[in-house]
Amino acid sequence: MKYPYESHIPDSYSEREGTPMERENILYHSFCHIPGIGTRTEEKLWQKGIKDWSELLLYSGEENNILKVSQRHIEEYLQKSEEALATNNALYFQEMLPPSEQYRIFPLVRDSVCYLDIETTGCTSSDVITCVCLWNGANLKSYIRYQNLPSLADELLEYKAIVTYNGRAFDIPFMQRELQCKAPIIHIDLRFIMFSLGYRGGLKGVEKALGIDRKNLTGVDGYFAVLLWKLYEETNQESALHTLLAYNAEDTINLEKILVLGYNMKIDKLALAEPYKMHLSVPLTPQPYYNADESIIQSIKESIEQRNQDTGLF
DNA sequence: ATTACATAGAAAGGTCGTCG
DNA sequence: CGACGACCTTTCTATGTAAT
Repeated sequence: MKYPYESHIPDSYSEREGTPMERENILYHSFCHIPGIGTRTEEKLWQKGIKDWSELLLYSGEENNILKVSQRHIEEYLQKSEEALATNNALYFQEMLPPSEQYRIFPLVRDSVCYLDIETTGCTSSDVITCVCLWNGANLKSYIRYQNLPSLADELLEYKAIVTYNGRAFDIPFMQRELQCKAPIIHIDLRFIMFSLGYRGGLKGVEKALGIDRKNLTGVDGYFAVLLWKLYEETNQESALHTLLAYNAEDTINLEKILVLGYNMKIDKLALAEPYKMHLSVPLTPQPYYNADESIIQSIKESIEQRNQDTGLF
């Protein structure tokens, strides 16, 4: 079995009758966004059977040796939380939650999220963006340098949130520098979620560990993307551009799958009672949007190998 | 090279229970 | 009551990592 959750049928929000939708949200069972409560205290509370905000408020009035903050304090922050949840204010929770727990806002923004990945000419600040891919779970769009790249800035504003891999440090600074992009402030960076689950080795390492197969694009990486763009600029071969776009699209589409798998794994690890740990459904893989050219991939692989030999490893 | 963040460990500050 | 350790959270530092 490739994906651990592929066969899992999730509880849908509508399956439970008579319960307001927000009560089904993991955030309603979260406490570590309250100042003075960290993930350890939250875990203890769950182990004690305190499983949601209303129960925490009651418990904070009782004699206890878990909470170090007053009931007044809990009440104040729970009131703010109730308001934020009722208005779908994901930003509030993003700011209050410790970074490694920010995946909990995903259900709040999933209806308007875009997965984003950029390719550039390199990693320094003098390098430029070559192409960007946006995937929203249903449609995919590529933005290409010298073509439609500038329109990205406006089109991004249609989304509540973005999802990236290491975007906080890489994609976003590039876009701000080059496109004066006002990206949505709600940003789920998968790198830290997957890191906290023990997944290392970058996006490719995560994909490999999760059994996500890249088929003919196996072995193609970010440096490869630099060379593909260079080849396209020098020769104007459409097939080189399309190979780059295929790689960029593959990365971007995989972000959604990784977020859902990561979300489910994080939820599984919580000390919260089982009925409140609701999984999300794993998205299906769409048909490929671009053709990757085998012969181009092969010849670039050979030239990389040649260069490695020339520079003499060891 | 650049950038932002995680982690770990240390130190500070708070609170609780326990003991004399 | 005060003193103490245990425990937690927060803050600070440094070191590491991942993106192309």
